[in-house]
Amino acid sequence: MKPQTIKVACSNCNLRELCMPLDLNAEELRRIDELVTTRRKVKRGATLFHNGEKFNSLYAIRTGFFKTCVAAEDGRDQVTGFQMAGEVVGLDGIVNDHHTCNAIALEDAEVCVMPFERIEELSREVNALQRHVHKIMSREIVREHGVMLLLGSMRAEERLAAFLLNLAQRLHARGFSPSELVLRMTREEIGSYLGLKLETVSRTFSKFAEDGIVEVRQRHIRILDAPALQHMAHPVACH
Amino acid sequence: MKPQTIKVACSNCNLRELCMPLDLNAEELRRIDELVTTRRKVKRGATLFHNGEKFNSLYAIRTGFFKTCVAAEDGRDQVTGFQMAGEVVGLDGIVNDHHTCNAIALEDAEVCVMPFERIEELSREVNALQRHVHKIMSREIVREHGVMLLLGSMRAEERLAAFLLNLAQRLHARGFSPSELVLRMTREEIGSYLGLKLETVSRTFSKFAEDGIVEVRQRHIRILDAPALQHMAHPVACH
DNA sequence: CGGCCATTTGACACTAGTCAATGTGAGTGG
DNA sequence: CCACTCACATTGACTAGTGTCAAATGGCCG
Repeated sequence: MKPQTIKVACSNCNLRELCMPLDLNAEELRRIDELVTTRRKVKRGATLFHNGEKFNSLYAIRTGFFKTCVAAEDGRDQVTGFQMAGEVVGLDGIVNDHHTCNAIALEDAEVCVMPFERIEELSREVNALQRHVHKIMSREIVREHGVMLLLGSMRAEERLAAFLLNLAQRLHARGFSPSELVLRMTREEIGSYLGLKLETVSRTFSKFAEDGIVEVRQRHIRILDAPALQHMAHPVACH
Repeated sequence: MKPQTIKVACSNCNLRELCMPLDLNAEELRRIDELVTTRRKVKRGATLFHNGEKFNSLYAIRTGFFKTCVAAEDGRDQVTGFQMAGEVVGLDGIVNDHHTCNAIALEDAEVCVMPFERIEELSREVNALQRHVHKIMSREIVREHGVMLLLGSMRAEERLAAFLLNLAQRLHARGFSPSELVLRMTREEIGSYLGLKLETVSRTFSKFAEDGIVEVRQRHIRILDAPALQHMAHPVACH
């Protein structure tokens, strides 16, 4: 067992290909290592940052699972995303120097803290980092376009199918089974993300199970018929 | 009348405070002027860029009005935003070097073409520009969070009220009346943006009119009771 | 002036929401 | 180790809000 004192650096982090640019030379790699000033553990249920908090850093998720949510004045809130290892949260804070959403750990988690000042400084000198930062933000914009499409024009079954496929695909990219997953969030949180009530989420799961498309045991999901799920998510794909 | 040959530069563009950073010295201003290589006119109904097209530039809108929309495989499409003078479109293209949505002019328009390579180059040297680019992208992310809240948890009346208030506020910031506006988009486009069918949009307009909250004459809208609209958009604000 | 597209309005259908009761597991403390 | 508790999940019955389909109206452009 490795001694605890080894500082895990980006340069030898096994998530590097997920959260950092790939085409770096040795010198650039060394400098990237300086991006992460500290790491921070976040207990399940605790907030990484919250609405109104001063923005200082972006956070790269090392382990664990987060949700981000925005709140309306009247108390309703909307989950805007679920984030897992290798993904970056905190981008919402840049524009007004204050965060506009809450990031809450859905399981014990650890994040790399990257002061934004330092990111900007370094990305002036390392072109690959500059490009990378731009891509991360653009990717988030494109992801949100997809969510808007989902919320604006899909029905409950389609939404849940798309959600499961997306989750499975991201987990698969991280080395997990492409067909078996454990949900880290409640039905209510899924519903909030998908613009549905928790009862509807539950019913839709049950329907998928009846149809033999997925197996549902609480939060343990096994995708039995991925093509059928695909088809649910994009219903009228045939012409 | 000024001669046509005068090249309008960012440095003396009346939209500067909308689309460019403010705190620039003379030298930086001169360099920013080099960002815009050309201007491009887009006729009403024409596309500025479309899904799948190679990404090269961001576009700052000088005049006119655009919609951006993403398309699902099955033909459905979702309007992801309406953009007006001083706003920037094209950010979706950065992540994959190809655009993932269509930008279509809703009235004759003119845009400033800003090659992204040049933006990146210059923002390495002009800190204010770097910061500005980051803010523009972050602002778009935050805007989309708001749309997700709207699509995920608001009812038809609330959505339309929020939409009208947002449009009015943006137009007001551009020197137009805060209470009188001309919609540049159809009911169907509004519906697509708000996740509603065009009939629902129409009915909701009619209801607002009956209630004396707005006056609706085709696409001419006059807001008669802004507080009431505010209240519609944030229904349970009282405790 | 005519044709066309956008809009409005009505009647009805259906999806998802609401409210309520019941079931299930994970974790806790006796 | 077991019973208890609590949060989460499931299911049913009913309802409200939008969608769907269809018809009529109104403006605008050629």
